[in-house]
Amino acid sequence: MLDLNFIREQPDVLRTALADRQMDSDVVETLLLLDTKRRALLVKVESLKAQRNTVSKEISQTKDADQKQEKILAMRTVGDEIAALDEKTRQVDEKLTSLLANIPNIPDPSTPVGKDENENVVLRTMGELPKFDFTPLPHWELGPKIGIIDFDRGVKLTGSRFYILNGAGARLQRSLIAWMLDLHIRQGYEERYTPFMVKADTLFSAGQLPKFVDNLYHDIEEDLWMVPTAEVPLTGMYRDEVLEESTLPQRFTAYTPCFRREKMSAGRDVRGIKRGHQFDKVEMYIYCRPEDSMRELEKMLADAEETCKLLGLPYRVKQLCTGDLGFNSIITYDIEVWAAGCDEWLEVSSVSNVGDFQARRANIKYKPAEAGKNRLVHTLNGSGLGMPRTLISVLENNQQADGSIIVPEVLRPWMGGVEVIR
RNA sequence: GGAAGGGUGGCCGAGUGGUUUAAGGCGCCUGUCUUGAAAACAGGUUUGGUGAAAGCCAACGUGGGUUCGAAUCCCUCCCCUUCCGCCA
Repeated sequence: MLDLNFIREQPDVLRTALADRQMDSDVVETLLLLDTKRRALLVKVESLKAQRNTVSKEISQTKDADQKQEKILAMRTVGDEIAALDEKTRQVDEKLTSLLANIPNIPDPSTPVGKDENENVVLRTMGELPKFDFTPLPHWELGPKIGIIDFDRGVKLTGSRFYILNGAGARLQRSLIAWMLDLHIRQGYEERYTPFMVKADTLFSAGQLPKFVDNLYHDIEEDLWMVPTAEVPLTGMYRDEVLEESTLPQRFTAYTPCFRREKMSAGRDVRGIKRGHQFDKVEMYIYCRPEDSMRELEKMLADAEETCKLLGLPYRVKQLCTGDLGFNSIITYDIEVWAAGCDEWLEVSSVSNVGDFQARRANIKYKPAEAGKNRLVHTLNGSGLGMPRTLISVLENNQQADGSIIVPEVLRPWMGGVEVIR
């Protein structure tokens, strides 16, 4: 959420931001109008309340019964006025808040302006693409061939976009998760195991609600929501808290499954395990001071890149343009790994600085070491990495002519020493 | 799922309709004193909104209600503790 004071003082910055994001900026006018209206109402109702408080005190001290009655009657009228104005203010407030809740963050000046994903900028490409003396299979052929992916029974259990990993396939994914968590711990993150179901408030804090309600699974009976990413509980964790400056930055890593309805992506990536309604992810998350967030962003990106490097996966880093930038984000880097069988680059990580956007929604502040007002923290999130796609890349890039798969060296301790999956 | 008790400032804790604009204590900050520290004493010590400012308004788990006036009375929901039941 953006600061209303900021919008009031610099509406043009927001107008430009919305235009850069290929969005309509008319909403700014409505916002400013409602803001003016709200403040006028507040001035009026608060002076009435002040009057009521004063007279109420007088009433308690008035001995004369007639005078007392007179004042009570007068305040009854004032009370009605207050109730009416309070209701009006509440309505304006509600409109204002719901508009504000749907306004995206302002892109950082370093984010390139662009219309859509085609104008994202490739910053660097790292590693050699693997060479084969046979045609490498895509994982949806390779997996069933050696019996580690079972699409048919996944569909039988739940429906389309669900699958079962068998034996070494399941173990390989679990190894990836365990290895990544341990790697991030070495990189300075602390592990968290969080709930996979959260309240609506928690999703609002992370910027998922109200805008992305269509992408979420919701248990109506208990009013609990399945997390679409660990970023959600990792943001909500500190909701309404004030942190000590000396404890910042705080860096966390967490494994969670992620649940997404993918309604907006119906028909995309339907082959294989690239886009499921349920997938596993290891997440990185940082709370820091505003002045440190860009430096932390570079660290997080480097940590995600190291994950690819150690697995031996060729990857490239893209900076998202304004037209493709996520709702919460001011600057985002995507990491894509090469998948030799699919013959394409797969997004496995998205590393973002969201500034104080989530902190304002979640009300997360820190107390400056030097005296002064509490300030909003900055938060950053990044995948480190997203699971099925990392698994795809490992499987496809390391396949041999007979379909067997060479296990990356770093994973072997978690694979019980297995070097080749057959 | 059932029963009982509870939820007040950074923490402990008083408060059952009007000098409570939340007592008192602890902690913390500043000052005095001191070579320094401790102790003592004095002052300060939540957040948000609004206003040029003085100030004003709001918040005692949540949301409603009653009243001239609610931490206090009524209703709703949430959470915590203890006991019972069930359970990986």
